[in-house]
Amino acid sequence: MFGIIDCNNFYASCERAFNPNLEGKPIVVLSNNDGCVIARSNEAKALGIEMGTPAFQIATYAQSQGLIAFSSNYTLYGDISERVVAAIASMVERYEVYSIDECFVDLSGYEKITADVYEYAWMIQQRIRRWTGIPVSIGVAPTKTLAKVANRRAKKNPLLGGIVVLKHESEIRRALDGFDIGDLWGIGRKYVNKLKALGCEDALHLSQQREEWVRKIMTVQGVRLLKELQGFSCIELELVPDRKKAICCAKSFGEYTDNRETVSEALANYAATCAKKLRKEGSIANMLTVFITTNYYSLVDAQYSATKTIHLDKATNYTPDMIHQALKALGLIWKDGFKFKKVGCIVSGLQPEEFRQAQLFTDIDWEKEQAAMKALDTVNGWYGRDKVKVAAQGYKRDWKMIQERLSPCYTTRWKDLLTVKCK
DNA sequence: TCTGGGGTCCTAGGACCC
DNA sequence: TCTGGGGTCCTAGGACCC
Repeated sequence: MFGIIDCNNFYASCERAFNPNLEGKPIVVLSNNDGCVIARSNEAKALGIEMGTPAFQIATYAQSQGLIAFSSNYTLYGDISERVVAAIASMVERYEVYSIDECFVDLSGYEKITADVYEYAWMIQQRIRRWTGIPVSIGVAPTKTLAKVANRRAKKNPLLGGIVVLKHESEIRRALDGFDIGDLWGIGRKYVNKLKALGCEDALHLSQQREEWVRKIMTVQGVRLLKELQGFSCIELELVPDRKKAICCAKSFGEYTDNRETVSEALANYAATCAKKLRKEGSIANMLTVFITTNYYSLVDAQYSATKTIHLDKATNYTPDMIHQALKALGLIWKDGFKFKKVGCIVSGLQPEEFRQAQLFTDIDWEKEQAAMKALDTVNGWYGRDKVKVAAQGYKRDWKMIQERLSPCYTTRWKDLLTVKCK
């Protein structure tokens, strides 16, 4: 049996866990630059606030509805996520961290502890709540896809206590009957349109289609989905996370800009971040892509966006090289006179650093570079991010994002630790 | 009339996920 | 005025190899 453990309204719940005053109140967490809503408490959902709603559209809700908004605090959410995983790992042997707020678990063998898999799921749920303050929903079923279906039911119906087990064929059938195909794992908007146009209305109906029919519309991934809905597990638990195949760092500017210096400085920082993430993965990149874009929502500004990929002479994760190449790529696509909204850097063609192709004449550089990067990462690890950096990364940060409602880093910064008063 | 068989690598585009 | 960021997988087509 597969279980999927999904944190309820995760970012909103993280904010709440450290600020009990927020209990029962409508809260939302905003995207970078405080742009749009990316998480909502149940109370905020009840106000009709949709995922992705632009922040300015709900600006008056603070006054009229008592809505409280937060800038996103990924340092906090990342740390809480790790704690949730630690709680899970203390209770199951095999698990797969699927996203920042979801974890698949293998629940086979629960019989040794409890008579009933529901009860075991309940124990996991309680422990996570007690250890982290985060409420979770758990769906259990014979396949990952069905576990997702079960989880959705658990979330939809508060009376179920946040846990749904789909074990017998009749239970699965009942769950799929009337289940919107758009809510299935692996079916997005395009497929919903296609399938509905062909008369496929709910998940039960889809699960009864012929394999060839599904393959024609949704290729082989659709066939896997079909099998999973029928109870044949096709998507295994991935216990060891794969090495990343690409790493991307890109952000919108707090204030749109036509200034090349500002854009270059931002890009240098994103390239440096890519290099740092590469080193953390133990990988090197063979290609680097830079893209810039204006604000495509604007009806009045002139629009321009461009992408440039550079194949590197030698695969690397050396920050100065990365920045140098990124700025070179930017130079090839830069155009004056446009108000840019976003710049970004993607490194791809990644390979493990240990399989690096040595250079015939200049290979001595590699060891020097790695030593320098090790020193850089160590110093910054001790004294804080970017304490030591490349000059091109600048210090003005004119391009920084807007985060007006940022909560403290309760668990990762000494001065942000909560003080508890005892009476 | 008839013109082999079996592969790899790369890229762009489309779909999806959280 | 104001609309996020970071990923994965699959397919088709072109270019190339022996």
